[in-house]
Amino acid sequence: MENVFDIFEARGFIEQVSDMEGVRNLLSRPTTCYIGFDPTAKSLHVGSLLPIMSLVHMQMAGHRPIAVVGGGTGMVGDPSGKTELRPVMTLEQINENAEGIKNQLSRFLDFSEGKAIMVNNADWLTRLNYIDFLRDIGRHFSVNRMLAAESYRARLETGLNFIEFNYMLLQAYDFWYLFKNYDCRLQMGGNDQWGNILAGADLTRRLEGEIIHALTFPLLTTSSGIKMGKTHKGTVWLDADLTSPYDYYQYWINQNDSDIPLFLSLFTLLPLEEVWKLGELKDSDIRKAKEVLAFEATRLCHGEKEAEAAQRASRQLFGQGISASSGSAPQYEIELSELAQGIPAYVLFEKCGLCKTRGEARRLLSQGGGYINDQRIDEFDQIIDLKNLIDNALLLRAGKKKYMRIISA
RNA sequence: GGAGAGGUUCCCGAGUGGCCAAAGGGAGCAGACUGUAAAUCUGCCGGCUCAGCCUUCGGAGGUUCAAAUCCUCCCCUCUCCA
Repeated sequence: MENVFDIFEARGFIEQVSDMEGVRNLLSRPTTCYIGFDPTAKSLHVGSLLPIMSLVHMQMAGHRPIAVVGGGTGMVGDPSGKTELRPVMTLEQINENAEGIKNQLSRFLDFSEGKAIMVNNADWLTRLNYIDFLRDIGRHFSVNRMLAAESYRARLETGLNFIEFNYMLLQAYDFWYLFKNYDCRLQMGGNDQWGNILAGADLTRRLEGEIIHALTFPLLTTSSGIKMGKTHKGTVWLDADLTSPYDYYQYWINQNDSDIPLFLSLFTLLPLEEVWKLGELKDSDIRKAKEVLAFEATRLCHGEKEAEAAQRASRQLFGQGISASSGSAPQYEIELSELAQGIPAYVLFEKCGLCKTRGEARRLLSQGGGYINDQRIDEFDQIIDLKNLIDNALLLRAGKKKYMRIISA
């Protein structure tokens, strides 16, 4: 079987590695690796997709991935790459989030028969005794070295308190703990985790005299320099209740041209030859590649059926046959009686969620960004009533891409 | 503990008694152009029952006809000293 390391390299997963040959060698036999996920929300989002995909590749290559939910570290808060102290979460929140994340990862990884493992670091971190920890673990850390770490640099300017400064020790302890208990010899993570991962490898070397490894992924930003996974609607979640499969599909199809080849390689499992072929497409043909990306990404996250439905809806809405009866555009139900009375357009836009406030709806419509059944709405307070219904439904559109199907009930 | 600096609308950052819903930039939204792309140009960008009204400038009080701007107390952050 091909070495996953080569797959990672070819597909663009690697930013830094502690020891190229060492890691390649390690991965030539079944091994155990881990990635930590912060329980900051009850769902993971697109920003965590790269690590998730790396675990998927690991598992396919016969390695054993460990997903660590940071229930313990979440109580401390990682300062890496952040400019400000993160709000402290309650234990309940963290546990609830950890549960959600667990479920989500199960969609990507097979946790049966120990083929992948999920653990919560709260299980061991919360049991630590302060004095013991200082004596056994703390002694191995050089503050001088920690201060030099890139991950603390930004915070040194704005301020860093002790609990955050400790984060590195805890994550290092995790790595050592997983090495001890699961023979885990590789930790992966975003490049902002580099320092934390190395700290764990270092600790393990001092404690056990064993060399274990670090591998980091590039921190993705879109070509326009914005963090992955954020849009006008906020975060793009992996949870279908938070971000519908349709919106998820649209998120991918709207990516910049220049990001498509890389994204195909990172976020789909298509063979590289196919990725390259799609990456060759130029100009408007790139849309084909975008469709593949969107479909594959949606399929991985939400399953084949949902992906097909999302694709169908997308094609319908953006293809020729736009009609109020079309497929799975987001829907909003309205009382027949309410509609019968007539409702000003801007009120309806706000009501159905297409706009956050009436003021926003008013603005949108005044600027000519609102459509009903594909006809531009000229007056923001144009009355919408039963006569606008086509087959008992009507289709609103905000701007070019956001649709809402209103059905009367 | 002492001495300074500072907390402004999503973010950065101006403003230091009325002309301030608050400059400028970024992000975001819309329109034009396109390919459901990028870049560019134009407009918008606190809320509402929208030519008017309401709520914002760390928090609570106070001075004033009038405060983001002045005073008092409190909370928080940074820098230097201990």
